Amino acid sequence: MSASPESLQPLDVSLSPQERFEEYLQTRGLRQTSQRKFLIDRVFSEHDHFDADELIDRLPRRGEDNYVSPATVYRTLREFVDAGLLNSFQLDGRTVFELDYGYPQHDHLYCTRCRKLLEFQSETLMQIRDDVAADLGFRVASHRMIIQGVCRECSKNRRKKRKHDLV
Amino acid sequence: MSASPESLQPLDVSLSPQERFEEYLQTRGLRQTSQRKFLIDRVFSEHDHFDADELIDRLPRRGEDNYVSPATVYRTLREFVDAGLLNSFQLDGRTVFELDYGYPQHDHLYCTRCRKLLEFQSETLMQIRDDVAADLGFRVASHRMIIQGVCRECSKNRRKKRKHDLV
DNA sequence: GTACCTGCAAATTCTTTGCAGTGGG
DNA sequence: CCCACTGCAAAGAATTTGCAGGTAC
Repeated sequence: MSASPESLQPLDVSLSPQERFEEYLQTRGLRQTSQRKFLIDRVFSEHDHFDADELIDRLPRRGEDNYVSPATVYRTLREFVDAGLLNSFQLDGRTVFELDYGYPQHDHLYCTRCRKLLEFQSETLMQIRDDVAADLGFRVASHRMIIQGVCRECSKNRRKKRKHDLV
Repeated sequence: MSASPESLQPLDVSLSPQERFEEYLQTRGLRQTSQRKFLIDRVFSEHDHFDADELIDRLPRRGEDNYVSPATVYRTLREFVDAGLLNSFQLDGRTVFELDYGYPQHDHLYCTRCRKLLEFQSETLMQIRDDVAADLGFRVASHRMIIQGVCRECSKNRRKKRKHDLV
């Protein structure tokens, strides 16, 4: 019913994210630019959750090769979401992105101590979702569930001194 | 398992929200001010979801009786959440508040067409939540589930002209 | 060549904060 | 009377937008 984060494996997909995005651009008369190519490579080479700021921080600085301006990063992240490559959701007031294309549907546990996001999958959850929606005559497009609390590691280290005292 | 919004009835609580808040203030050495009294009355007289902006819009304007400045509204809403009177969550990038004290735990369906929030309750959902958390050694504090889609009314009116074309 | 794209800076939106004056207990 | 509270305006944080010049196609 539920799965540990390690078991969240990529799905088989016929097109790479890059190819999928090319297709998306072409069908809309948009262009393949060096910035878009660079960003899609970057984003799909790391499999973690991130927000716009974190991504920008890890990108080349102004003046360096492959610099992409913040405005373009924001614009491009939005396109990735439109294209179905990324998912985004709000957490703690920030917009968190995660890989969507090539990854199975899942939900999250959020540790309010270390701010880590764990993932889980549950068939039963989908079933409840659909039952509730059917009851109310609601047509489901998607859902988002986040369980908040404290992860195993943070529970263990409760009384120890922590390097990163985030909350 | 699930319930229509109409069936979400207030719980029996020994103290009124006002009394509960007084208690909260007293135990912390904080003060009962006219602004706080006015706001708690206002907020608990309407049982709907709202954000800070919407609330401010419905409040008396500068110069009128019972005017409360935006800064104070923001400060006070935060106190209400701390006091357990209100809940808040992020939706579409805005912070939505809802009554918590005196209301049962529930989750939401969000119509992306008319932006209405419906509520539902599910024991099974709580069970899944706890099972998943137990599996991962995660200590649950709370959770938030939002099902997104299109409500019954908006589905019916799909092709008709709508007065408020919000999306 | 055309129109889409990018970088830059300025504008927006939402929310928080510093400060001086007010008022609750 | 003290110190929390409020209103005001300014500051912040996160994102979006207008515009002039660059560049896919």
